[in-house]
Amino acid sequence: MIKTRLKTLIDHCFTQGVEAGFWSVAAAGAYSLDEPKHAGQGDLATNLAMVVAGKDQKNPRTIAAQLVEMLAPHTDLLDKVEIAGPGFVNCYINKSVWQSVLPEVCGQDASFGLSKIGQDKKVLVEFVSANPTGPLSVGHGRQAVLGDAIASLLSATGHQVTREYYYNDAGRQMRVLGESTRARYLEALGLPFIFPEDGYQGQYIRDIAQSLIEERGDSLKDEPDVMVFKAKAEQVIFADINGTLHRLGIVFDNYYNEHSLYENGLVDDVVASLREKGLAYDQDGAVWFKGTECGLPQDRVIIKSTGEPTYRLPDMAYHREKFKRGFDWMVDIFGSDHIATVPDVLAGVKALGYDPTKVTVVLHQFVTLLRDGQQVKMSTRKANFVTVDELLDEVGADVARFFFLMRKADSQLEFDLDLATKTSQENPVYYVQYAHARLHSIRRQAEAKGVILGNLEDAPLARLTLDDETHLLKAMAAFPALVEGAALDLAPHRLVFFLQDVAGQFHSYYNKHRIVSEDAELSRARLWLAMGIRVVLRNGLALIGVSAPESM
RNA sequence: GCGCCCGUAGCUCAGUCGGAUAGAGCACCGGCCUUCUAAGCCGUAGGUCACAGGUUCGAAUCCUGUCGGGCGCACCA
Repeated sequence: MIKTRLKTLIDHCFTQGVEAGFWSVAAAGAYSLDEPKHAGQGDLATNLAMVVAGKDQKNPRTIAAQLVEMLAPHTDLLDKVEIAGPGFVNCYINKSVWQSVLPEVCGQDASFGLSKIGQDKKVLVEFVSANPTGPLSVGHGRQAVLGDAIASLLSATGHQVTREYYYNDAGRQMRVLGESTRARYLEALGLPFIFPEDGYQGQYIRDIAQSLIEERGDSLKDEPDVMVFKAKAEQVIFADINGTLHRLGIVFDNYYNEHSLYENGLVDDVVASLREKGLAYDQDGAVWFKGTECGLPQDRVIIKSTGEPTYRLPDMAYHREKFKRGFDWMVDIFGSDHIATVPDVLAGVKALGYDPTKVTVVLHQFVTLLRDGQQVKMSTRKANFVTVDELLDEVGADVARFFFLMRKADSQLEFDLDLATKTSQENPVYYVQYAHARLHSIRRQAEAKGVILGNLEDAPLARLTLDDETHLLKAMAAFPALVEGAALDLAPHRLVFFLQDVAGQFHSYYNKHRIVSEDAELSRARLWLAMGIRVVLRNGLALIGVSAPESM
């Protein structure tokens, strides 16, 4: 907020400099204003002089001097402006300006950090999208939390967000699921059975078979149609998945069934459209998509010689429906094993006449589970995987969500169960939550001692003069821009790091300085500061879906 | 062989548009509870940013190559 204020002023000075003939317009938009890494380099620094000097072949320090002269009169905002190093212009913001952040933070309260930069753009966030063949694994868990946090961030920044789960209950996988269930059913009845070669081996299939026996006895032992088994398994597993998502605090707005694309003729329609454009052809009894015409290295089969479509075709149809449903931006969250499918689908979207740049794919790397220092191998088919439910039993939703968001999507995530299950001080989740609880406690204590917050308007905020206090005020001021950046870049991990940083600053401040003291005026000022930090921590935690306890 | 991701402290990882002296947590070692929550704080130590070139005022960041790890490369999804 303050940064944008200063940036506007610098932009103004830049234009002024152009008009005065100091430099050309070449550097417009190329320079930046940043927080310096080291103390003694001001609150904010711009590289304008070096960028201008580079473009115009001039001496950066001369440019910097001209800029300083233009900035210096603005004493309402700036205390001091100086030239440093190779030509940085370091700006020292007036302390009263930082103090003025607090009324905004506390005044806006729960809405502090929200913005409208999304301009009500309709965004579809597709995530999880696991077919109902088994419980959600830890990898799905990461994706679920990542997608949900991204959706929250987009909502917070003024986008109209739809959370969607895409699934297919009609394919080969589901048939195998039905056959696996039937085999377990027969097995449990002591009858001869053939377990499918690539069947699902988890205990949950046995449980489903058992409940079928309880409901229907052995009446299905000669049932020729696998559908009964499939339907039962699907129903149970979907309920299980939804239960898991619910425990994680995730609610989808919509479930999109791949099968509906076939029923409505939308898949056939895609083939027809592609043929019309000369981008589909027949060969070897299959229908091919002319990928080579669309920037792909090779053509791809979209309908097999058996008449069944490959995954590419319904994916194209699905994405076309997303466009037709009027979304301005489509965010797909996929595991990195889907890398290969992305270019195909995007090429398809383009071939169908839609703008593929409106689709952003977030690929997240795998989750490695560590237990007792050993990697846990995971596979849905073989039964030795850890489910999200098991994880939640051990660590709870707050820890799971926080841990899943601690890494950027691009990085592989090592989930150390031994660490996460310990509810001890090593756990960063508690560190942040503890700061929030502490702030509440302080307020309670203050009330008990008769220290009244009073009106924000006449709070003696000018008493907040310590460097530690200014740092905290700066962090608060940075929050809205951080949320915007994290949202637009689809990078919720930045929020997690920010929260740890703010919590750390507060813990440190708390240990060094008394908030409630004999000085009633100072106590009031510091109490307002504490309330501001509380607002930021609570709002930040809310965005990543982690609770902000009032006591621990 | 080809494509994508990763390689930063002992370990796990941040580092946004290329900025100044490289950041945190954990682990290790040493301190701090009679006062607002010790699930906390303070301090010490820890680095050839995988390697080699290139681009420029300036590179962990951009480009090329090499090495190492992961994931893909079906008429599976």
